Parts: sequence; C-alpha cells; structure tokens
Amino acid sequence: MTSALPTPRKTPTQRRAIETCAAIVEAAARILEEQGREALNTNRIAERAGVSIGTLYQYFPDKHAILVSLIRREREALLAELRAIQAHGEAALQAMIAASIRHQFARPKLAAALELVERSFPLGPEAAAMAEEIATISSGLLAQRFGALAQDDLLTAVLIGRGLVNAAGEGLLPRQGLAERVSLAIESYLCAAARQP
Amino acid sequence: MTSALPTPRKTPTQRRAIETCAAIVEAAARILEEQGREALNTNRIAERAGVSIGTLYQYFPDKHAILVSLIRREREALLAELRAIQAHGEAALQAMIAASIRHQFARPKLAAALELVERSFPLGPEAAAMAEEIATISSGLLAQRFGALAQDDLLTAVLIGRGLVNAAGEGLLPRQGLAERVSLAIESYLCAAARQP
Amino acid sequence: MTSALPTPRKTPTQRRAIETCAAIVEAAARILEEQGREALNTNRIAERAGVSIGTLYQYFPDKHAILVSLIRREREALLAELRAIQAHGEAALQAMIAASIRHQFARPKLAAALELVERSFPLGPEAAAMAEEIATISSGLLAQRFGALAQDDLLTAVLIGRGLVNAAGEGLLPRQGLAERVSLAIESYLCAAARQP
Amino acid sequence: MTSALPTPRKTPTQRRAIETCAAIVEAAARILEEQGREALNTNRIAERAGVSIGTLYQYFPDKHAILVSLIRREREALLAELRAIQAHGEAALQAMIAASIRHQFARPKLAAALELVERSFPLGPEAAAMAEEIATISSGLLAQRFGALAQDDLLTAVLIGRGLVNAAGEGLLPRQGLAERVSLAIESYLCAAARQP
DNA sequence: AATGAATGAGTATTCATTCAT
DNA sequence: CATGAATGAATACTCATTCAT
Repeated sequence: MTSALPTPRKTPTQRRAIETCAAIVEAAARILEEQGREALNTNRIAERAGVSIGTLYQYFPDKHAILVSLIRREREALLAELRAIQAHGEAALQAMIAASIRHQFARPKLAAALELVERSFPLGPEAAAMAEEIATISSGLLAQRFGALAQDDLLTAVLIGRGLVNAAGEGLLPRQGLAERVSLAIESYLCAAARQP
Repeated sequence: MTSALPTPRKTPTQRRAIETCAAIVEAAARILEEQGREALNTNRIAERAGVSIGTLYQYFPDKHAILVSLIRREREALLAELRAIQAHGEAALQAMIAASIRHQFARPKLAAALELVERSFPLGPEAAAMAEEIATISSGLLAQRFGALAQDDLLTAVLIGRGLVNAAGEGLLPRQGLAERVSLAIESYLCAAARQP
Repeated sequence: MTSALPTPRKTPTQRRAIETCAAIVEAAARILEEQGREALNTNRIAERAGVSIGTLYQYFPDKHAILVSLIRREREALLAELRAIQAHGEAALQAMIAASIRHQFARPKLAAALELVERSFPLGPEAAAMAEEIATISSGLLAQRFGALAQDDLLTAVLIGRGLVNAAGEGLLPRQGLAERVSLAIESYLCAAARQP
Repeated sequence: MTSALPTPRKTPTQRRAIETCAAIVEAAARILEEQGREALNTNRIAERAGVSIGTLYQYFPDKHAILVSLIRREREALLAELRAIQAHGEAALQAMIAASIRHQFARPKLAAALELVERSFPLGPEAAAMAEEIATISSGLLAQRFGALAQDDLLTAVLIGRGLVNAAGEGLLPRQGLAERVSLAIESYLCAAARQP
C-alpha cells in the first residue's frame, strides 16, 4: 500500500480530503511532541494543520477521534513492521525487538505522549483490536521460539519487553545495548518459566 | 515537619486544620479512583472533602499541590514498608516484592491513576527525592542479593518488577502467583546479566 | 494596521468581527461611566456588548488589553484634534485648550475614570508613546508661542493646563469660563517663568 | 477626641487597642507603598500588622474603613502643619507650599497611592470635611496674601499648587526648585486673575 | 465544502467577611 | 477579646463545539 503510484486512485476531492485528514492528525502529533498533552486543543490543531476549526470538525466528530486516529496511525506503522517479519526462531525475536525499538525511537516524545493518552481513556474497539493483534503477533513469535508456554508467561515476556523499551524511550535506560538488554530479559524469563512446574 | 502536609500555604496548627488538609487529599484520591483524572477539579475535590473551595485554597496553593501531596502520601506509605524490611538476601527480595504488590493492590485504581499523573508532569524536587529513595532501596536490596552488577542492570531489574506489578494492577496479569512471577523475572534477568561479559 | 484594534489575539478580517471588537471596547467605556472601575469585569463587559465571554477573549488576551484599547481610542481622538490644529501663536494655544476641554467634556465621567486607570498601572509602550506625542505637541505649541523656555517650564505649563481641565471635568471648577481660566494660568506662568533668571 | 481611631466599632479604652488600630493602619500604608493597591487585601493587612484577621474586624467594620482611617491619618498630619502656620502674607504662602511638599515627599509612594484611592470612591463625610478644611485654610492664606478674589480663582490656585506637587511626587517634575516653581505658578496666576475684570 | 465568528459551560483562583473555639 | 479556620460569591480565562455566511 505504498503511495508511490503515479495515478491517483481516488478522485481529486477524495484525495484532498485524505490529505486534510492526515494533516490534522500530524498536527496533533507535532503539538504532542513539542508542547505536550496539556497544550493539545482543537483550535491549535486546526491552526497547525493549516485548516479552519470548522474544517477540522468536518472530518472528525470530536477531539477524541483525532487522538484515536493518531494512535491508530502509529500502531499501524508498528504492525506493518511486525507483520513483515519473515524470519523464524531467534532471528524473528531479534527482528521483533529491533522493530519495537526502531518504532519507539523514531519519534520518542510522541511515543511517550501516546502511551499516556492510551492509558488515560479507553480507546474504541478498533484501537483495542490493534493492540490485541500486536500482542498476538508478539506472543506468537515468542511461542514459536520457546515452545509451549502458558499464555500468561508469554504475556509477561511481552510486557517486560514493552516496559523496557518504553523506559528507554523516556531516557531511563541507555539506548546503547538496549536490544541485547531486552532480549536478555525476555529470554531469561521465558527459559526460567519453561523450567517451572 | 509534618510530612503529610506538603507545600501548605499556611502551616495548620490546629487539629481541625490538619484533618481538613487530609480530607482534601483523600477526596482527591477518591475522585481519581472513581471518576478518573479528567474529572479531577478543585471544586469537586472541595465538595467531596466537605469543605468550601476557599478552605481548599487556604491549604494548597494550587491544584498541582494537592496531587503532589497525594503522591507523597502514597510514596511515604510504600517507603515505610520498604524501610521496615529487616531481612537479608533472598528473604529481603521477597519482602520487597510483597510490599510492592501489597501497596499496588491496596488501592489499585489509585495507584494506576497516580502512575499516569506522575509521568504527566514533573513533580517537585521533594517527590523526586522520594522516587529516588525508593529506587535506591530497591537497587540496594538487589545488589545485596546478586552481588556486584552494573547500575543499569539493577535498574533494569527494578523496572521489570515495577512494570509487572503495575500491569497486574491494571488487570493485565493475574494477581494469583504474581509475587513468584515477579521474582522469577527479576532473578532470571539478574542471573543472566551476571553471566554476561 | 487598524489602530482601533489593539493587541488583538486574532486580527479580525470580517466586518462583523471589527464591529464586535468595537462593541466590546464601547461596552467597557459605558460601564466605566455608569458604574465605575470597581464594577468593570470581563463578564459584565461581554454582557453589555451583547456577546459571549468567549467572543470577548477571542479578540482581547485579557482584561487589561480592553482598557488599553479604550485608552488608545480616546487618545487617538484627542490626538486627531491636536494634530489638526493649523493655527499659530496665540490662536494655536486657544485651539489646543479648546480641544482639550471639548474632549474632556465630551464624556466627562469616562475621561475621569480613564485618568485613574492610566495612573493605576503602566500601559504598554504604545499607549505611552501616544501620551508622549500629546505632551510633545502641547509643548511644541507652547514653545512656538512663548519662545525659548526650559523643558521643565513647558512641562509645568502642560501639567497646569491638564490639571485644571481634569478638575473641571470632575466638577471642581465651573465649565463656564474654563478656557479663559486655563489660558490665563498657562500664560501667566510662562510669562513669569520667562522673566526668571 | 478619638481622632486617631477611625470609625471604631468599640471605643477602645486601653492603650493596647489604640496601638493595634494604629498597627493595622500602618500595615495598610506599608503594603500600599511596597506592593501597590492591587496587593492590598485584608488578610495581608492583618498579617503585616501582626494580628489575626478576626482582630482586624474587631476594630474596623470593613476594608474601606481602614483606608478611610489611613487617609484621615495622613490628612491630619498635613492639617496639623497647615494649622501651625503662624506667619502672614508671603511668608505664610511659602510655609504652606513647603508643608505640602514636605508632606508629599515624606512618603511619596503612599501619597501617590492615596491620591488614587481618594478619587476612586467617595469617602465619608468626615474625610470630605477634612479635605474641605485643607482647601479652606489654603484659600484663606492665599486670600490674605492676594486680597479679595473670586472663590473660583483661589480654588484654581490651590488646584494648580496641588497638581504640581502631586506631579512632582510621581516623578514628573524635579523636586529641585519645586517650591519656587509652585509659588511662581500660584502667584503669577493670582496676580493675573486680580487684574482681570 | 470551507471558513472563522460566536458560544457558554466549565475551571482555577481570590478575597472580604463570619463565627466557633 | 483574640484567633484562625471556614465560607462562598465573584472573577478571569479556556476550549470543545456549533452555525451562519
């Protein structure tokens, strides 16, 4: 689904609408990065996006919807990376960790801000489904590598990995050596869990 | 130095005043638990505390200060438990994990809400000092048990533990077996890290 | 550069917006006249202007800005009269005094109220520049009529004139014969000052 | 002759009460000088005076009364100086001007602040009577020196003098040579007025 | 569709004043 | 009498949202 196609697949008006939509979502992302969540309001988003507040409300029913859309956009990006992993076993695990780290550090402030937003209020079923899929893919890759383990153990490993990557994104851990650190944490946990009754 | 009364405008001398102060902080806690952060505003806090808005501002210079006060109250409780640990080695580690879990599940929604608040805006130096002390005590106990390790490895272990306890508090992991799960994660990571070059 | 719209948050482009802006400033003027400075608050201004409080803040960043805007409007009116004086010598002096009195008595309560406001807090550089210009024009006319005199003597004469006109505006002196009284005070002072060593 | 105790709710019989009263009034004066009118509120006055807010209200029915009391205190001081003038003719005029200037520059910020306060809201009949007496004494001294003149001319001279002294107090005119400047303004006006039909 | 003027409920905060202790 | 805790009406200002043009 690359946008490099020379021929527009949508009518001009549709394409314009899509661009406006994207501009609004990206404006929200930029404000979140540069000024933080407190500063995020619809008037500012519209201004930053270069559209009027009226236009903004033509595309999004309310402020919440913009955030949901942004979260979806970010998750979609991560999901695309995870889905694209072709490797197996250990290599797959490394690829997954690398993708997570790459994604986290692509726009670290944005990732950190969205973390908070996600936890603050329940997102719609759609966003939840994407979170679910990320977890499922991650668990699947781990299961493939570590064999039959309880769901909760796989989930624990995923949570450990995500927690460390997030912490590093917020500057609590050095990025240097992060992939090794994360894979060490995940692997040592899963190995130990496999040995337990 | 009444540690439960942070940043007070007036240092309350009478018993009634101290009670009022505590009532305000507790009201904030209850609203956070029951209605979430968005619903937290000074008028509601005052109403819930059974005092007038003027009284609230007699003791707290602004809304922020109430939250800082609440965070301090909660941290003080956890710190007291951690400081009280007399055991050594493995027993100390277990005691620490047990204290963290006990604290997290005493008022799980409150703990989760405060997590978000803490990350949203920088707390004063005082609150930061308490966070520092918690981290130091935790690291110290781990160092005692696992011998000489890089600071970052100890910190990683602390982050793993905290992350899992938080996740469980939010319902992502079962409370059942949580202590074992956390100690397994921490110990397996630190053992593995100790073996690394 | 619409000089009647100072410090606007949004530069209003539509006619409706310009009218709204003017209505807000005029509402402030009316309240000042009828109820005094104590009664001047943003909610009342908005109500009197027939707009919502939100609209008021769309055009003025704060209450202060409305007052600055009003002061500017009034000064602009006086300045226009002073700048328009074509006469020379004695006639110019009389024209200046007449203009000041006309302006003071056009809306005497407003003039008196603004006097107080101006002294209460420092206005922005722009308003100060207008005050400066008024003083400069006045001094210039006096210098033209009375020849080389020390700046402080010219300023003293200006202050005498302004003080008497203000006092009359507040009812302390009769309007009847005011122009003669003021010119007598100014001329006798400057003649006497010219004779001093 | 309870002239030092303005509008007291109770007639203070004890010296302590009188001192408390004076402390409150002086506290108001200091705040006015150091922080300006905006910062003047009853709680601050009480704190600065070293008494509780309850005590303040034991002596003054409301905030206004404190200001009236302060204005009276200041006027009383000036009146005492004016009443004490024993000289006649020119010497008396100079003494009056000197007294006014001395009073204005004793606490210039306070004098300026009170000027504004006085004009902002009508003081009680008592304070008005004192203003009247000051004007009467001043006019009397002028009449004595300049012979029979219309009341309005005498009043004009008084207003000129007061205006210049106030302006100097606010830094608009140099204090250096102020007495001469004021007497020149007054004398030249009255001489000229005496010559008019 | 796009614009941007207008809305108004909501929020933090102040301060003169009262009253129980 | 003195204290200071408590009150609550009032005030400045914000921001998500609507709607006439």
